[in-house]
Amino acid sequence: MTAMGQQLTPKSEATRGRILTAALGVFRERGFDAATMREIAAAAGMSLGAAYYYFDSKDALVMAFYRQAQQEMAPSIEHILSESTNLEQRLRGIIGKKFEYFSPNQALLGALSAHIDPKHPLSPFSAATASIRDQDIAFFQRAVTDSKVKLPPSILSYLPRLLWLLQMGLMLFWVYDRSPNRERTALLFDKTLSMMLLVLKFSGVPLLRPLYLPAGELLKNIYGKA
Amino acid sequence: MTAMGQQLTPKSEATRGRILTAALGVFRERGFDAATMREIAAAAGMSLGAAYYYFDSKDALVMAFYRQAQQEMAPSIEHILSESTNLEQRLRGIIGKKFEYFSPNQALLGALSAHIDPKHPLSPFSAATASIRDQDIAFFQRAVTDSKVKLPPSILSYLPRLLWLLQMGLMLFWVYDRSPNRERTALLFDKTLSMMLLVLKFSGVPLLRPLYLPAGELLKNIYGKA
DNA sequence: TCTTTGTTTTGAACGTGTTCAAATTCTCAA
DNA sequence: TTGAGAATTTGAACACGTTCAAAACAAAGA
Repeated sequence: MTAMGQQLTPKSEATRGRILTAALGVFRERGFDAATMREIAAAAGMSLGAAYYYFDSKDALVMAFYRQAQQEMAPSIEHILSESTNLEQRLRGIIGKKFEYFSPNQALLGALSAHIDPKHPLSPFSAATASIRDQDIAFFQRAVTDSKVKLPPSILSYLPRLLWLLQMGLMLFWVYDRSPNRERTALLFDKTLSMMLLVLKFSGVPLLRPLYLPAGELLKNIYGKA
Repeated sequence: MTAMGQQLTPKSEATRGRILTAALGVFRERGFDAATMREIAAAAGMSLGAAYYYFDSKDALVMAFYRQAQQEMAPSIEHILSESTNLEQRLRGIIGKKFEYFSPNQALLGALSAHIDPKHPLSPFSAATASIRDQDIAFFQRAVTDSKVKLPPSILSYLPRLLWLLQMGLMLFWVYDRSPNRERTALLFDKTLSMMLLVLKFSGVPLLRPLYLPAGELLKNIYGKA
């Protein structure tokens, strides 16, 4: 009757933590797919069923990791936001932090990025990940708000979501980047960000009006009115 | 020892076709995930093992469908290319054709689009789908070649691949579009294409030089020198 | 202490995709 | 026609994620 069904007593919370830790270890060593629930349960020193008492599914373990990651990174991101109001520095800081944090857990992030289907729980676009996603977008919202970006209002309101999308694209590239020291991701990160900021600068140029007017409509179509 | 291990005799080819047809039927009725190999084998009037004699895996059935789709659409696309040298008309024709063809098979295309991991066979970016992908990109190559697009050479060589990417994005949106009559996809299709062509028009403007120079480098980084 | 009620733990069982050795059917040269 | 070799077909078996009824344990009121 558990798996987040009621209050966590200290003891049950500890057991839950034990399983999660064991799972992350097994995932790191053998990858998400190769790791079996029986293996994880054994590593945590308990039976298969017990693991399922605390986590509804194998995917739920990854979700727990994702949630934990979000929690643990929050203070660092707060700090980055407080250090500068410059949009570029903020974005480089926030996204760089993600890379740093997830570095030892590439395999796990792979499991999260493998699915694009919004109906799959582990998809970054799923309902199951919505709260994490919203929280993350809120950081980009704040990164934008009190920085001095000029942008047509029809686009400005979507900027945080677009930045989040850019971040996800970069992390996707990063997950599958096999270049030495992941230098290709570093280059991609650097160049896309500069280009993006350049585009924002250009957004006032009247010549480009016929471009960002339909862009606004496009975004409204994809994301809805808000 | 089969599943494409040697020559197909007419009989074995027929059996293979029978299984594929049965599979597509079951997929359409129950969706890819809910459909079981036992069900498919039964629908084809044979045992489980026989199905695996002709298809290495459940995924292989989707691959076969994908390959067949590519084959069956080729003449139509040839025809579209021969009808006009106008890039916009060609692109609308080609991509529109895809939508038309896949319309009754949304579930199957969903199985193809669900994975982004290039290591997953069914990913549009996997090695397993490479030949289909290349063939498809070749169509965009031809759509571009003898149309009068002016573009910096550092970007032009990547244009077919970018157009293919745009197509995949549109199809992804389409697969998960639940709006009545998929009108949101229609709108997205229309607007992104016009905007894209507008961007191509603008690419000669000197003001935008600082934008498409790094863009070229970016593409080289992502795709390699060629 | 004993009983009752709720929580945690167990391992067997299910349905899945996939593999495989064995049984069957087919082909075609002698 | 026959028999050896190959192609096809079969269904049992495997490992997996997941479910579940029952067993073990804990808490706490009588």
